[in-house]
Amino acid sequence: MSAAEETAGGEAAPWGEVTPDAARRLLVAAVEAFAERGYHATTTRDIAGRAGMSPAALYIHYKTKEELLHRISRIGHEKAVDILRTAAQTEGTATERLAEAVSSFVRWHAGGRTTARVVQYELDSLGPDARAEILALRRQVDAEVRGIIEDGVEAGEFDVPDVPGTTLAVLSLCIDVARWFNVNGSRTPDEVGELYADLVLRMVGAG
Amino acid sequence: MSAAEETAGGEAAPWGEVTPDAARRLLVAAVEAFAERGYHATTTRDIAGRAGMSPAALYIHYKTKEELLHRISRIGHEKAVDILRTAAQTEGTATERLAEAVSSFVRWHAGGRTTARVVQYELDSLGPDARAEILALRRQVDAEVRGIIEDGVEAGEFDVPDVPGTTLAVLSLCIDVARWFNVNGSRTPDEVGELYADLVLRMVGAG
DNA sequence: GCTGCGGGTGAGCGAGCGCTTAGAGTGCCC
DNA sequence: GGGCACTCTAAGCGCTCGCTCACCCGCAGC
Repeated sequence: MSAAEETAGGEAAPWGEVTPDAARRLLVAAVEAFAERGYHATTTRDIAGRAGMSPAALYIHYKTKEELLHRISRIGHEKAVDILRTAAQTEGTATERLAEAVSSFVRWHAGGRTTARVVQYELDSLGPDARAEILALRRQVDAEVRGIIEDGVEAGEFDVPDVPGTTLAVLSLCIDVARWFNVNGSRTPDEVGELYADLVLRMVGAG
Repeated sequence: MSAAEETAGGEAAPWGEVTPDAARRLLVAAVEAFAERGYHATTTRDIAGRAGMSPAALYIHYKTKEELLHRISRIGHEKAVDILRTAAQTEGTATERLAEAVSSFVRWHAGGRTTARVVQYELDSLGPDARAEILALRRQVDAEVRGIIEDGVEAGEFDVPDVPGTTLAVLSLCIDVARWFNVNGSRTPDEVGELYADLVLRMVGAG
């Protein structure tokens, strides 16, 4: 819903909407710390230290440590929905749209692995209310991918016996990239995106 | 209770090798607690309580909380290697062996989701030495699957442009089952195993 | 120059953590 | 029956956690 401030490289700074500056620095520090050590193993002192502030400064901008995780998770999931929705709504065949959805979603998980890790693996650390809100966003993610696959089946482009199961598998494959992707490894996010788009097209039996 | 280990259902009690009885009860309690809340969010008091013992009893059988995780992780990884090695060494075409490897590996992740979660997602909570040991087992897991895929390519059964990348994707798909399974209660481990075996055969271009 | 105010700090609170210690209960060999 | 080894507990140590509080600083309005 916000104006596009997107750069070409793109995914390094999706936190532009967070103000004021100190609140953003704390949030970025929290993302790094949560991704490295996990939510429960991260201390508020560590977060504040990474942001160059005292532990008490955190509580001027956020009520609790959990609110930080909630904010990160919501912004991240909104970005994920945005990526898939954009791909789903472009012009082209279902095959082209699915390839674009998978490759851009994978690029996001690989390139922004720090953020993606927190978004995908720290859901259980949220309280019930926050978790329910995030789960609603996840259902939107699922619906976008399922929509493309259904389009492909209707158009006769895909051969998919089990649409919900295949949707689950496609998303699972993309999400797990955040777990194993290594910045120092031999593959770039672009290469993984391309490989995965090809594998997914095979999974749906696209010609 | 005696040493009657493996039941027909099989995956509920792979902890028969852990003795004495109290040590096994503590370990099973730790698996449940780690899977539910994560390693860092689990307290030694919680583990001991689930096993019906006092907090101090834990330290008679294990030196530290981390040793519990280490033991769980090693036994779980050994089981994973065992499952894949068994599938890889059966008689049959590469297609049959890959299908068997994927379906049994997925069945283990889905049915023993509690254990699999700890094994797959708490690796970073281990210290450097323990992590190094576990990573060696993971390389064996990778090698088993890659071996089957290479066999299939050589035999002309598979069409795989990128063997290491496809191996990674196949394992990633199976492992991520531990994250999402039972959130959607409508599938049995057997059904997911069958679905995934089919999807993987499509990924490798099997006939 | 004084005041009000939003963003910041140093010190520290109560709680809960991983882990230890002193000692009790139980079975076994002599 | 006495000594010993093993298992387990009640109590609690030292520490670090998330979070709070009393106070400070730079700056805009008057």
